[in-house]
Amino acid sequence: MAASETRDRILDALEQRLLQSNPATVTLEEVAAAANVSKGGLLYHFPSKDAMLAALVRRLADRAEAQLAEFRSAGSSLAHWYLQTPNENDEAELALYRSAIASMRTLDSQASELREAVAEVMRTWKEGLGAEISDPVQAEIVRLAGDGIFFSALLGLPQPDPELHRKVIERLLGASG
Amino acid sequence: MAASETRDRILDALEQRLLQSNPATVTLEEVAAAANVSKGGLLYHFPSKDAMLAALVRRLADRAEAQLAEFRSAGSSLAHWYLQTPNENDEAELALYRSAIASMRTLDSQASELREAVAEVMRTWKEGLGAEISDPVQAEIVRLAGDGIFFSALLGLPQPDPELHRKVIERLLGASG
Amino acid sequence: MAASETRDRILDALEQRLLQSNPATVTLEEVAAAANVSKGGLLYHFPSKDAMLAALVRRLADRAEAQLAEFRSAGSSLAHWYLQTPNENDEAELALYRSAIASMRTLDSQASELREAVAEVMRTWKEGLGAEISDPVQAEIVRLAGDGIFFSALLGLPQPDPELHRKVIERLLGASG
Amino acid sequence: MAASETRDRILDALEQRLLQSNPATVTLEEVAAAANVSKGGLLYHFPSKDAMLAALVRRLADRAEAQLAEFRSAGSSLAHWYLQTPNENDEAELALYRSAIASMRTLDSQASELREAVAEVMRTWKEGLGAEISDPVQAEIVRLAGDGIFFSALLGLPQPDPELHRKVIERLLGASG
DNA sequence: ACCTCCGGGACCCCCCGTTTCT
DNA sequence: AGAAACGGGGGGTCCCGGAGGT
Repeated sequence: MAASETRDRILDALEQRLLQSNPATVTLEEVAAAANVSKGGLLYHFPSKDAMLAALVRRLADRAEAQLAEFRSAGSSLAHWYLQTPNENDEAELALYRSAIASMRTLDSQASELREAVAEVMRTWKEGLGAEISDPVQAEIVRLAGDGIFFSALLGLPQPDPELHRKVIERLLGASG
Repeated sequence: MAASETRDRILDALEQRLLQSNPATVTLEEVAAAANVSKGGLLYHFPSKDAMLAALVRRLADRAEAQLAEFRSAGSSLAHWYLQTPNENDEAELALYRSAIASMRTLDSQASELREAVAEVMRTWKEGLGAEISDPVQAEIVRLAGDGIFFSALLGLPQPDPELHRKVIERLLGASG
Repeated sequence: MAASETRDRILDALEQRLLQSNPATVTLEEVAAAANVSKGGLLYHFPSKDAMLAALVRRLADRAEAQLAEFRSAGSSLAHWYLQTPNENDEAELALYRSAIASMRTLDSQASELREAVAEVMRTWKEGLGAEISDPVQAEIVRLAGDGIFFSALLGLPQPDPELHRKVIERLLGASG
Repeated sequence: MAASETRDRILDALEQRLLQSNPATVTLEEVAAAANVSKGGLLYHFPSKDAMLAALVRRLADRAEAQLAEFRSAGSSLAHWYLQTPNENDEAELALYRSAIASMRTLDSQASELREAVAEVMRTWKEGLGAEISDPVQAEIVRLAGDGIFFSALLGLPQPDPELHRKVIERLLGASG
C-alpha cells in the first residue's frame, strides 16, 4: 500500500459520508468503515476528528486556486457560483466545504485547527471575489450574502422565492459581474 | 412556588448559559442547575431539549414586535441592527436567537420544533426589514448579508475590517435606510 | 362526582391500555390520561403502580366466581377456556389477568401486593379446575399447561401447530372434561 | 489481555448478576463493573443490552446439546429435569435461561434478537423432549407443563404441594420416561 | 375527601472521541 | 495499522411525593 494513499482514501470516504448522510452526525467509525480502515488506522493518520476535518478543508483549499482559474477560463463567474442556493447546482466543492463546517462539533469552536483551515479557504474565496469584483465594498457584500444563503440552507429554512433570488443576483452582480 | 414562573426561570437560565458558555455545549443538566430545578423538573416543562430551545425562540418571537416598534420609536433602524457584527453591541435578542441556533444538535434538523420556531422569527424580521426598506430586492440583500455576518461570527472567523464593514452598511442602507 | 367512580374509571382505563398497547410498557401517565385524571389524582387512589395493578387483579378476582358460574351454566368448560392460546379468543378476563402480570416491573417481584393478588386469583382458578376435573393430578396438569401456553405467548414465541394443540386439549380433557 | 476472553468474562459477569440480584433490574453498568470492564468496553463487544442478553442465551444454546447428551449418558431424563420446580435443583443452565427471559425489557418484545435466541433454545429443548418421548402430544404436554412450572416460579407464586407435583411427574412421564 | 400542578431524583441505554496494547 | 478498551456524559423515562386548591 502506497505511503499515504490511505490518507486520501480516508478523506475520500469522509467526503462521501459528508455528502450522503447528515453532515452533523458523521462519526469517526462511519468514516473508517467507508474507507476500509480500522478506527485505529484512521486515528493513525489524523490524530483527532478535528484534524481530519481540517485536512479535508485544506485539501479543498489546495483545489481552490485551480477552481478559480477554471472558473475564469470557463468564462463563468465565481460570484455567481457563490450566490447559488445549494439545491440549485451544489457543486461538490462548495457542498463539501459547507458540510465540513456543518460537522463541526461546536459551531463556535474556539481555536480549532479546523477553524483556521476554514478561515484560510474563506480568505481565498474572498480574494477571488475581490479579483472579480473591482469594488471591494461590493465584493464584501456579495461574500456576506453568499454566506447568508448557505446559512439558511444549513438550517433547513425555506428558500426564498426564486424570482426574488434571481433579482438579488442581478442587482449584486449586474454592474460588476 | 408560583404557577409557572418556573417555566420562565428555566428559559432565563437557558439564556444565561447560552450567552455565557459555548452555546453548542449547553446541556439540560447545566440549564436545570442554573434554574435551580432538577432535570426531571425541567423535563416536566419541556419534554425535550428541542422543545426547550423552541420555547426560547418563541419567547424571542413574542418580543420581536415590541422590539421592532421600539427601534422605530427610538429612531434607530432595524436594518442597522441586523447588520451589526455581534461583538459590536451584541443586543441580547440577536445574540440569543443566534445562540439558540448554534445549539441545535443536528444542524440540518429536519422536522424539528426548533427549526419551525426559527423560521417564524426569521419571517418576522424579514417583514420588518421589508417594511423599512421599500425595495424588496434591497431588503433581501440586507437580510442575507446580516445572516452572513452572523454566520462568520458563529464560526469564529476573523471579523472583517471595521472600516470596510462600515462602508458596506453605508452602501446597503445609504439610499434606503 | 360519585364516591369512587373515579377509582373504577382508572381501572377501566388501565384495562383498556393493557389490552390495547404493549402491556409491559403501560405507564402511569398513559393510564391517567386515558382515565381523564391527573397523574397525581391517580396516585391519590392508588399509592403506587403495584397497588393499582393489584387492585385490578382483585377486581378480576371479584368477578371470577361469577365467571365460573357463568361458564358452567353456559355449558362450557373452564378447562377449555384455560387452555386456549391467547390469540384464539382471548376472553377479556383471561387476557387482562395475564396482561396485568406482563406489566409487572420486575417479574420476580418479591413481596408485592400484586403478587399476592395474583396468587389469590390463581387459587380461585385452581379450585375451579379442581371442581371440574375430578382427578387432582389431571387438574394440576391442565393448570400448568395453561400457564405454559400463556408463557410462550407472553414471550412472543411461535405458537405451536394448531393441530397439535387441539390434540393436546383432547388428550388432557378428553377423559375428564 | 487475551483476545476475546473479555467477551466471555462479560457474559460470565452477566450470569453472575442475573443469578444474584433481581434479574429484571440488571443494568449494563452493573455488568460492566462485575466484569472489570468499562461501560464503553462492554458496548464494544455487545452493541446493545439486547445483543448482550441474546449472546448469553446463544451461549446457553451452545451448551444445550452437550447437556442433552450428558443427561442421556447419565441415565437421567431431560423431561424430569424440565419438570423440576426451580428451587428443587436450580441447575444453573435452566436458571440462567429463565433469568435472561426475566430481564427482557418489554416482555412481548417484537423483533428482538433476544427473543429469537430464546425461541431457538426452546426449539432445541422441544426437540430433545420429542426425542425422548415418543408420543408428540405427550411431549408437548410435558413441555407446556414445564413452562407453566417455571412461570409460577418466576412470579414467586407458592409452589404446589410437593406430593402433588411428584404425582404429576409420575403421570406425565410414567409411561414414557 | 378528592384532585391537580409542579416537581424530584434515580437510572437507563447508548454514543463517541481517544488512548493503549500488540 | 488493527483490536480492544475507556470513561464521561447526553438526552430521556418513569414512579412517585407534597403543597395547596375546591
